[in-house]
Amino acid sequence: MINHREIEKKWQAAWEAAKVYEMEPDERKPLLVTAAFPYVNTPLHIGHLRTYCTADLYARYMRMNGMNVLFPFALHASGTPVLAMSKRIRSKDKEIIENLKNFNVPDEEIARMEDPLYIIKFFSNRIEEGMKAAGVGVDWRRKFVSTDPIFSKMVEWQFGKLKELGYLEKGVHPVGWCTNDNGAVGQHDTLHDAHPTIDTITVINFKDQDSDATFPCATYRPETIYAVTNVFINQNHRYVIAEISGKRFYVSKDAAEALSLQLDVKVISEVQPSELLSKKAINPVTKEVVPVLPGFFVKPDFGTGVVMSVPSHAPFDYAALERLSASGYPMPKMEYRKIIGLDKKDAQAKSATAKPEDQEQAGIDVPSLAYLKVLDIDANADEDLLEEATKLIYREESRWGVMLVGEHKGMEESKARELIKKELQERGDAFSIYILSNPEPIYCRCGYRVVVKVVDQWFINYGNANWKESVRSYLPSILVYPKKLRAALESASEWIDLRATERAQGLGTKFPFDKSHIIESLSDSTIYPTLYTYIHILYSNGVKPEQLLPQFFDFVLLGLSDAESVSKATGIDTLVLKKCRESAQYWYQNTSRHSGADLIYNHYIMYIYNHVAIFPKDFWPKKIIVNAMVNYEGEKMSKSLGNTVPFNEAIERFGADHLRFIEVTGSELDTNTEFSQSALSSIISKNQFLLDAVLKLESMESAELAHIDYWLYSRLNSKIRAAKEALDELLLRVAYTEIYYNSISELKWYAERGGANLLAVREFLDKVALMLAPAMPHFAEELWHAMGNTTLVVKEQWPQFNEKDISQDAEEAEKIIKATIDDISKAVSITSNISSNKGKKEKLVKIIIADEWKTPAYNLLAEKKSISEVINAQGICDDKEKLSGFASQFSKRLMALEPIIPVSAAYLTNAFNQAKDWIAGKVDARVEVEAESQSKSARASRALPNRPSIDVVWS
RNA sequence: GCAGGGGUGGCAGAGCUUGGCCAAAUGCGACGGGCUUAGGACCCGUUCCCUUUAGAGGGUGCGAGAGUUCAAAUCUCUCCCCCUGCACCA
Repeated sequence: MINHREIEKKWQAAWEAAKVYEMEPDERKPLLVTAAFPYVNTPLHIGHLRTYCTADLYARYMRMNGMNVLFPFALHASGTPVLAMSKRIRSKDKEIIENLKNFNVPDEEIARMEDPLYIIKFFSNRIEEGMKAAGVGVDWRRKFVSTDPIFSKMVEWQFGKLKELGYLEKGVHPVGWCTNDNGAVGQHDTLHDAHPTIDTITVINFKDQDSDATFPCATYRPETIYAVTNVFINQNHRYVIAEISGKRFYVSKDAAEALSLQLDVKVISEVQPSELLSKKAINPVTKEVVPVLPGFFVKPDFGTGVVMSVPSHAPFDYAALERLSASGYPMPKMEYRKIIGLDKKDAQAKSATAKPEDQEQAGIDVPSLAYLKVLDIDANADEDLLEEATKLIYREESRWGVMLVGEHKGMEESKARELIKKELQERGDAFSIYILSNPEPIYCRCGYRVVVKVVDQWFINYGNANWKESVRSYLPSILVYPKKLRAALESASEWIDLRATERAQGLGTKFPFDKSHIIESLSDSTIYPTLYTYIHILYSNGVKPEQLLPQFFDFVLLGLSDAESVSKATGIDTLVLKKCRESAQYWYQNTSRHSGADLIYNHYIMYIYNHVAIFPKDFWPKKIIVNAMVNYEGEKMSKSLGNTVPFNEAIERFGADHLRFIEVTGSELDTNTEFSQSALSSIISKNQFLLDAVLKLESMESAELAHIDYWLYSRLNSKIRAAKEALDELLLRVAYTEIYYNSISELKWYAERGGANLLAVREFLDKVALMLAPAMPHFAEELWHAMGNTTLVVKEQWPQFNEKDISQDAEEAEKIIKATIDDISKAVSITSNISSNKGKKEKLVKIIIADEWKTPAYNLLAEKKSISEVINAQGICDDKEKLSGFASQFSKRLMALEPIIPVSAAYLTNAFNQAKDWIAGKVDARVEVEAESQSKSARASRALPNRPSIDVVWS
């Protein structure tokens, strides 16, 4: 049995001694491979390992291809989690302490974690140990943490640049807000982790006919303004007159309170609902004067507490009016005007639940009534059902609706909605407010209802047109893997707009323009890969953080000014400055960035934007590589499921190479990998097979090459070519299926076929070991040395394939031989049932190889799909009778014929002759190989190209 | 709702760009056989249904429906469903 830990430690020590991962600029082409740094509040689990080992595989592969590849590593600690964790430890939170104990954190360490800095120290060390145990080839001299002072200096410089460029803006932003805590509320701060979703909603001003006050009607569908019959308020709640930005409005008391967090609201006085009900309001578009009526469903804490009534298209409005009318409320005359129709001609409309033609047939001209009927309810239905009808009509009219009236007659409703909203707002007849659109109210953990507050904020304006355009035009130059991710990246980079960039709490870099706040923890982690290129030079020369003035970064990263003057300003030695600059320029010209799929929509977009904003073009991102997750025994791993496997522990149990290999090459980048015990034992036994194969070399000798040896050489060289093609496209699974799984089955097949040529097997194993090195570095090293090599395999070059060793004849012939075995056994079983053969035991199998001319004849048939054309073709076969006999057998499946790979009949015959004894053993018969033209067998003419005819002769 | 990605055999997962070697690679599982003291190791075969005494034929089939085509898992349209993101969360 292989002792994987022993092997791993042995080679890790050898690599460290040889400093194989400590890279400095040289004459080779550079590549800087970086992976998104991990957060330091927990140990890493085997899910993280996939990203880091994918990056490691890529780094090792490119290194073997002659590049100077640097793979550094750092850690992320900014933001609130570490702070929150130390707080929980201070308050002796049982859950967190239990968690830490599960990660084998000793009690005394847990106690020290009351200090957040200790958490960072502890886990960053754990993570480094884990990465080393996994054999990830990192240049550890360059390690840093995002809370280090040097890091902060860089981020301050970055934000100075963004400000200079005009990309930093002060503005307002709606957030979920708790009036009790007086703070912003995210998903983690709410009861049951409900996510507060903030929507904007349009408020249309209906002026009071008799005063200067206004009824602000909140609506999702401003385009229905053409069908408004009245205004609704809820007479059972309190209303006030409030001054909003200097104008007077009637709003519910609750709404006035909520809106005061968004707008400048001053409550003037309370007003009785009955008074409001006596008023008339003016539709700002149609100028119609409409009454104010009591609406049972109007929620005083939603929007403004005032809504406009559109009975023809809103089931609630319809129901309220019908009920009022039925209750004997004095109703003015009103018309339920249908202003939106479903396009009948459009095939889409057929899918609507309330079909236009059905409505017509039933003589219903009120869509909301039609939708009530669809649900088999009427105006007196439960609110739940009315809600359902509302959703249905909203959805279907938004999708297929067309405006029937107004300026935008004939336009799709969804387009008209935006247009009308914009027009109303421009005329001052409407404004927008923010609301929480969750169906249920959201509560803060403290118990208070969450509301929307508009807060003052610094933003990075990713919506800046010039900036966006630069990104848009550069994006196609970035290589993205997996390729289908490009679409997501493009749409996300179009969509990103204002991004709030400072927070009141957390660890990290102080926001330079408001030192009481810190920089938001994704915004501080966009250009940090540059730091890897020179930070070890700062460390080794004792440069102090306070020496890192903006001039330093201007010089090192942008090439501004000169070393002498920067040295004067900062006190840093000119040689050190020059070295930093050279290092940055060398490494950053070619980068590859790796991460899990979760970072596409945030980190990658900000990463690209910030590089484009700050650096000259040669520093812009070159390559982005994203991997999916890891499942453990069929289940998604997540903290909430509690089934994460810490990787220090996993390496101990499963072996670093085994884990790496399964995670990284077990599936392509875009699919989740399955880590399971069965996959593990399969790898273990296959590795054992390879090591055993090396041992067996001792009993082999070199000999003249036979067909099966040519076959092995050919397979090896095609394999090298195929693997390189796949790896260059990051098709890791394709590549390693070829390198590993296929190689093993080929070696087995080779042995099965009696192959035992020392030269051939040696070369095969040597090159397989080389190609395994990026994926299973420790095992590859072991294999490499077992073969008698004395160099380190991880420093070797990727093998070259030999075009002339790739033999179509050999590979095809072997496939044919394999398939022929099947044909023979079928033929034997069928012929043994023929009555004249009953009782006979001895058999002679004749393998009849088709004449050479049949191959071009067949391929011409496949190409032309015409029998006559082939028969009349010159130079294929002079015996037209034979040719037509051959061609006409394909008449039925002519269309399905595809060209075959030609194998010379001579080679095939020779290969079969060499395989004859082996075949005889397999099928328990005497075997003869003969050419079709020489054969006297009645079945001879049935030989097909690449498919010999089989004649079983019983005696 | 918006944006992006998907839906393939018992399962996982290729194929879809460039329609036809596709009843659909590969792996796992299951079944039968071999090798073995034994086996979770290895080797061979079978694994949608029907017919077939020579390498075959027919049917059904790739979320649902419609269309284009001599021909559709693959192209077009519609619908349904799933995953991810939607920003104070790293």
